[in-house]
Amino acid sequence: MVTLKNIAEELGISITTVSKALKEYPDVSEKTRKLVRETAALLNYQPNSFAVNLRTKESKTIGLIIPVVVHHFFSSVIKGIIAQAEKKGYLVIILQSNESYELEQKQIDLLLRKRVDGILISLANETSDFSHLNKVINQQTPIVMFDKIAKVVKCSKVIIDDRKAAYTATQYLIDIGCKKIAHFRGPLLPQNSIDRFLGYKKALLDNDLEFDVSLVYTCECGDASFEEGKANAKQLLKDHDDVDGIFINTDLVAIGAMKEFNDRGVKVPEDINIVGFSNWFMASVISPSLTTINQPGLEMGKKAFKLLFKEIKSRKANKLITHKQVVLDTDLVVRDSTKNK
Amino acid sequence: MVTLKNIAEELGISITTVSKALKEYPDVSEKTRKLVRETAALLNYQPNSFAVNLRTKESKTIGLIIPVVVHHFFSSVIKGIIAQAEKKGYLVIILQSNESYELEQKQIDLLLRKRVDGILISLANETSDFSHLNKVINQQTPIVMFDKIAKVVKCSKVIIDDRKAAYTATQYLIDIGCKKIAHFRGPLLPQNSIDRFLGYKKALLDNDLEFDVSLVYTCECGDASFEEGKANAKQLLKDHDDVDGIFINTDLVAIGAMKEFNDRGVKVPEDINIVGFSNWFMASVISPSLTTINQPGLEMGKKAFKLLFKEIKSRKANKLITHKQVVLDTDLVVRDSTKNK
DNA sequence: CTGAAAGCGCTTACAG
DNA sequence: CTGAAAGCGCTTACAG
Repeated sequence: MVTLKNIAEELGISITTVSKALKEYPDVSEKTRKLVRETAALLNYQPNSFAVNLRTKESKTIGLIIPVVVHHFFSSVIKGIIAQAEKKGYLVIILQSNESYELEQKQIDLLLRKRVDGILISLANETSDFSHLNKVINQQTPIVMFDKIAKVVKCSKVIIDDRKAAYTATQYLIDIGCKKIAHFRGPLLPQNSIDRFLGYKKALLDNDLEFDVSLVYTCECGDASFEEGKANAKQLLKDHDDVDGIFINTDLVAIGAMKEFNDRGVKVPEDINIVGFSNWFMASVISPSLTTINQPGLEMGKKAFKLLFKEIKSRKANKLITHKQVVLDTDLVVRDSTKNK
Repeated sequence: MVTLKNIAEELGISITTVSKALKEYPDVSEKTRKLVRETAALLNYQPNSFAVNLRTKESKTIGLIIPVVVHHFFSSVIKGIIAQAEKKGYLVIILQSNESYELEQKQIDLLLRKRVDGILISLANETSDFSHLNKVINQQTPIVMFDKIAKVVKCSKVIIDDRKAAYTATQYLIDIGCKKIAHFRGPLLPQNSIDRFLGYKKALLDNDLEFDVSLVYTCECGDASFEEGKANAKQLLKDHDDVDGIFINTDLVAIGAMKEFNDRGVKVPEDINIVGFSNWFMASVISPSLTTINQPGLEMGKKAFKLLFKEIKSRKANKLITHKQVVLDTDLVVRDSTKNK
């Protein structure tokens, strides 16, 4: 591998001058600069990033911890993050927490030991203790949370207004004439499951509809799956066969539920109206296509990186870091799984 | 940040001894070793990875270049790679080529400049020149290709037998009674599009069915999309309304085609039998569910990392690197988009 | 405009 | 068993 030393020896000048010439320092003569550049190109010189990292104490690399990779929404976020990072000359190390708190902790430690310039994270469903995140903050590594966040942790966040979106979805079911609306919520812990549930509840109450806890189905298994949708739908038919609308926490679960209804001769939307959440690509291609809340994954990824980038810059300049919370817009996409009565 | 120097000063011993004690060198007294370890723990010492990288000339980081992230098969591969890498203490930098040759080249350079320990890559559809890959090989950085490979490049590869899988799919259509079978192939360049096409053709010929070029629809747009499936299906109905079976290069395209047929009152499987390729999750939940070839993404990712890991080890030990080509098994998953006549 | 020197924080061959 | 020293390949404050 070619080093500065090689170029210096080749030209009979000092390493210092070579370094300065390549970095466009003003105090190098045009002649020397040109000579150095030509020689560097000739020898195909590439700066040793390990040495640069050690000197500059930065690696132009960030870490990303995400609960699941094979997932329409999250993979869209990943795409947004790496696209934006590349623009700014940053690389992204990706880690999957598998919705496990233990793994998430280990991965945070791993990234800190790697001395990444910053961390982006969406929390595992299991995570209810945040000391690992506070550790990151205490040692001044910039961190931005997105989608699945912890409200009490003091850092920048990019989210959607889950409560409002859920309210919109539920209100829509009411507007088209549903009288008894169930809710399949996600696992207990994550903030967005809670918020979506609260939005659902509030819409009912604001419309003088009874809120009945037995109409709320919680995900026992910890992850929102197709199977869970089927199981919940089956149980719902047993418990309440007069339900005429369901607001479901995630498209995948909604698709499972629709499958179960279809298998049992329950018609969507004629017998039951269904609204999902996230607008997975799949939602537009199944039959009936799924009415859902569009959640802007790509945009969320881009925004999260932008915030992180600003904090990295601020920290480098020893400026005060101010935390921001960005709320992205969602919208209701009406398709064929719902129908005005 | 705590350094070896801090620990040494704290204990009044040399940096050398501290380093050796922490690295379990045998020539350090048990007493010193213990003392050093305790102090390191107390001060929460973390080795500076930048310095370690510079000294050891390795970063325990690999690069991954993938055409698309938001994609069921590729995201499964990513999951397999990062899971396996984590087990061996490696981190993964992920880059998306967007099916662009130009980007792919830049990203290879980026990774080489970063001095990653190895590279995993699945080629962009556009890529037909391989000098960037040979550059990697020439400078002795281990590289393993998976799924979308270049046969002529000398390195390890993990693939499926696309030709055989396509043959199986086509033979199955013939077996259930199809007389006129079309093929929606992918873009022109990638090896697996070519191989799937060849498998289709061979199955026809082996069964004494006529091979008709006009029954093969090529993807003009460069990426295999839902829209492409719709467009091809539309064109097919115009050109050949007597086709009774289609073997389609990718599930997503197949789903687009099914949508178009459904919209136009053409029944699947009654009027046309359809076999897809890849076994996206979506294939199992749409109606009718899609008969397809299962392509083991997770396993492919794991295997690709394992091969790369071996080469990294070999290279470090200055051993000869032998390239391997691993062919993973595929199987036909029969669902409701096909039916025995 | 040029360069000697210090230093980033490690690892390791070598001397004692 | 311990430690001084060299060196990985850069960057940059400082002297001339």
